[in-house]
Amino acid sequence: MSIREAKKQKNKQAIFEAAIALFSENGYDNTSIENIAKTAGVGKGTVYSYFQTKKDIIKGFCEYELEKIHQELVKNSDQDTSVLKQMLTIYMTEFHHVTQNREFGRIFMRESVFPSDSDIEDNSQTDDKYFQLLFPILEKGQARGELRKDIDLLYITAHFYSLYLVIMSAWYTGRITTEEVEPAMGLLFSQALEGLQPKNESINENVKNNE
Amino acid sequence: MSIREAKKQKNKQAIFEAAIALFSENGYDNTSIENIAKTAGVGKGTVYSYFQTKKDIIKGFCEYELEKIHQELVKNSDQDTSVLKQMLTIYMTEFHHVTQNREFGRIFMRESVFPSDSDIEDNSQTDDKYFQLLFPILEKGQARGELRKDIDLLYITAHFYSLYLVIMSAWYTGRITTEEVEPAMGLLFSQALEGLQPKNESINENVKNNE
DNA sequence: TAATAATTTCGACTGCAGTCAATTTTTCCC
DNA sequence: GGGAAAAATTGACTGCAGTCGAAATTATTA
Repeated sequence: MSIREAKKQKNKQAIFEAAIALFSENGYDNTSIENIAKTAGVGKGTVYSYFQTKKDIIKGFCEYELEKIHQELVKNSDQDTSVLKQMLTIYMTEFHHVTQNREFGRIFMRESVFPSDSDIEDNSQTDDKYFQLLFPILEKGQARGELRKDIDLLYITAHFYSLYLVIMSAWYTGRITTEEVEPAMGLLFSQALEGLQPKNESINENVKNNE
Repeated sequence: MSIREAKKQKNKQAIFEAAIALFSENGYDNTSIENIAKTAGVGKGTVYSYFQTKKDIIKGFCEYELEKIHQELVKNSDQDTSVLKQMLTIYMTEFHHVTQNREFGRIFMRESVFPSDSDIEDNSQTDDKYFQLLFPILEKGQARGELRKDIDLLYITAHFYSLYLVIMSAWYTGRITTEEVEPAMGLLFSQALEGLQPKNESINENVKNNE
């Protein structure tokens, strides 16, 4: 590695660490970029050569953390449990990490769920990692007959993710407490699987359509 | 009305109109509070006596617009159509208004879905208006046998709202285009009604459990 | 090695969100 | 009406995010 690259690596790391430490210590709003720069031992402009905005520092950190979680989950997932349980595990793990730092999570979610037009960059990479985690689980679920085969996996993902979002929103808005998150998520997930309409509603057609 | 109240009313209105006009004209970021104050014919401090932050101006505007839409919808709703169609109408109407000003909608959604801890004020009022709109529809749906009676209306609401959120997110992140919104929402809504698991999965138990 | 080119670092500078103490306007009461 | 209390208005001020051109560092070439 050239001197240049080594320095860049080191600088970025130093900025990251300084930023996370200061944010955790004093909160996002009470930490200035100049603070971060000084702590990291660089100039203010240098911070901006590594991160486009203040929010991007947190975004970068959260993406990194998320990646770690996902890798853990891929390794430790019990592929033979029900889809319901596996999905609950995944999203509760994510939630648990968010609770570790409510403020980081909020900024990250705001930016990734409703990004500015300017930073609609390449989500595809993050998306891919996500699908890499979920698709195998859902495919096996389909194979086991737990999930309908006529719904695209993308859509099934959307259903679970949407309920995760609404729960997170309920938590951030104070409509539910931390303890209520898991039972509420479990209930919503199972309702999504069962459907909102009565089951006997379309038994007749259904029985005909299936062998 | 006293002179004082009249002035307050007039000032607030003037600030609102100036703000919305300038935001629409030049965008949120390119409009300063001093701009707004000057256009409205008041001092900068006065703006802050009516709105706590710059975002609050847009938030107030969106809440007002939303209220109008909801009143319209309550009046014009066809209570005898299917729940699916009515929900689609409601959320597509909301979406349509968001598309009128993408930037306002983004700020509003960011703030209302993932609010700062400081402005978790009284959501209950806005919530109430929402439920006033949705509950009658869902109750009739239950009565007609379109919706399960064993799920709390709050949860049913959560299901539809969550899918609305995920669609909005997909739109803001550029994963789907404006034209794709309606079909995608329709599909997700009907899947939520039918359930993600195969229908014949639990017919036997189900038939037993119902008379 | 020396001279030049490419890249990175830097902090002074700009512009704006939000604050606050001083001032003006309105209300209240005699 | 007049004078005091209450409420609203104001703009100078503070602090910080983000910019930018100049200076320093590293790479390249001869």
